[in-house]
Amino acid sequence: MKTLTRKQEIVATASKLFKEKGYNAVSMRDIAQAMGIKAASLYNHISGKQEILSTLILEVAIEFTNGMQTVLAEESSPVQQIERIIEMHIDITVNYSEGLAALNNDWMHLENDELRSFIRMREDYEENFRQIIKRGIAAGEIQARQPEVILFSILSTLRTLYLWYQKRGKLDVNVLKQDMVAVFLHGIVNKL
Amino acid sequence: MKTLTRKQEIVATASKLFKEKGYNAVSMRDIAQAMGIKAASLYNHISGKQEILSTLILEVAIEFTNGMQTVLAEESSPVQQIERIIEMHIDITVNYSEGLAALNNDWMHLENDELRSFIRMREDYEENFRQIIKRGIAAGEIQARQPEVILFSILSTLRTLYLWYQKRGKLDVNVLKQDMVAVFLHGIVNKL
DNA sequence: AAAAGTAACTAACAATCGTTAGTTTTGTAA
DNA sequence: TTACAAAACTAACGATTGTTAGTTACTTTT
Repeated sequence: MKTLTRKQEIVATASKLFKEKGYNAVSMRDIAQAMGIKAASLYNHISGKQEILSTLILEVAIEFTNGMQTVLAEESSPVQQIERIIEMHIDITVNYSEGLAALNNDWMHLENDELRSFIRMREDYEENFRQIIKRGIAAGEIQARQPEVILFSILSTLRTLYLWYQKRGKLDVNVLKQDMVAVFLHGIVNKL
Repeated sequence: MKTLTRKQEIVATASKLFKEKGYNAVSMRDIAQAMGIKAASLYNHISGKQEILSTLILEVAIEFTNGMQTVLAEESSPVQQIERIIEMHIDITVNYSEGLAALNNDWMHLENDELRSFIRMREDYEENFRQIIKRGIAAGEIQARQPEVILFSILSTLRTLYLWYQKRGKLDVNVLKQDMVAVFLHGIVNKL
């Protein structure tokens, strides 16, 4: 276990508070108190509240972007790629569950370049996913429904997984991956 | 079109702002300005910012609770009930898209009785849904996976539908219902 | 015409916000 | 032991927050 820098400790502490109450409802004094220091002391390690948020969000966003590139580079079939994306999402969720809350709920409080950069990464990610689905439909591997509905169903489930994973935390990660892939690929109805 | 009371206008205006920036990032002065009046004037119609939030959220929460009761009362098969729940969710999303943002993202800023009451309604709703799934599995209608995974997959998709519905708003509601039911019941993979 | 009610206004409040300046303590290296 | 840097502290700033008090203008009811 690598020892964290003080900045990393601040970001980690803040992310837990952001997850519970949201970026705007957490004050610098709240963050400082959770670390047992005063608010002004935080500024020895970070430039401001904004930096905490952007560090947190962009770290996770880059993780997703890299994950998608890895999956695309494998050049397997569309259905296999979707399987891999689901598994990747679950892995990232387990490792970055606090950051995911900020990424989902507080990204709009980013500013300027960081906001633009985040939106860009998100759009690219969705577009890559959409293309995989469209290739699957064109190849006859995937049912010919609205690609947008398929994309949205899978993605919104994966994006809010962080809310459930710890609440029902007893679920084994591999069972989760297995069942979630099965639900989306084959549905829930028992075939005769 | 029924004419709105002034309080309803305030809640409607606020809900649009809450959707974009979140409860805590919207000030009473923001809400007032959006209505072309001063912040203090809002207090002629509402008791405070909290009342705006709780009015907004509880209205939609009751809608869901009633919808679930209607579906349960029909006593159709578990799979048919799940179909109906998906359709109900889509209908509510179309009619209350701003309120849904607050319900999903800002419910934790409710206080006291209203917070407790909301959590209770949400737990009951999830438990009812979970029981339907379990009955479906017991009856052999639904595949024997972790009920929690099935519940979560469907519910998180439905809960974040409000984010997508207007962005890709060109989608017909009936096509949406049809494709979304198909995705969850039968999956996305083409069977041979 | 008088009275009551509705809904806006101005002005200000105490509290809290993110942040800065300047100072003191703490730990490490020479 | 001295010197230096890291990281904490106190105190305060200007801005903004939700809210209250008191007042004014317009409309409806008596």
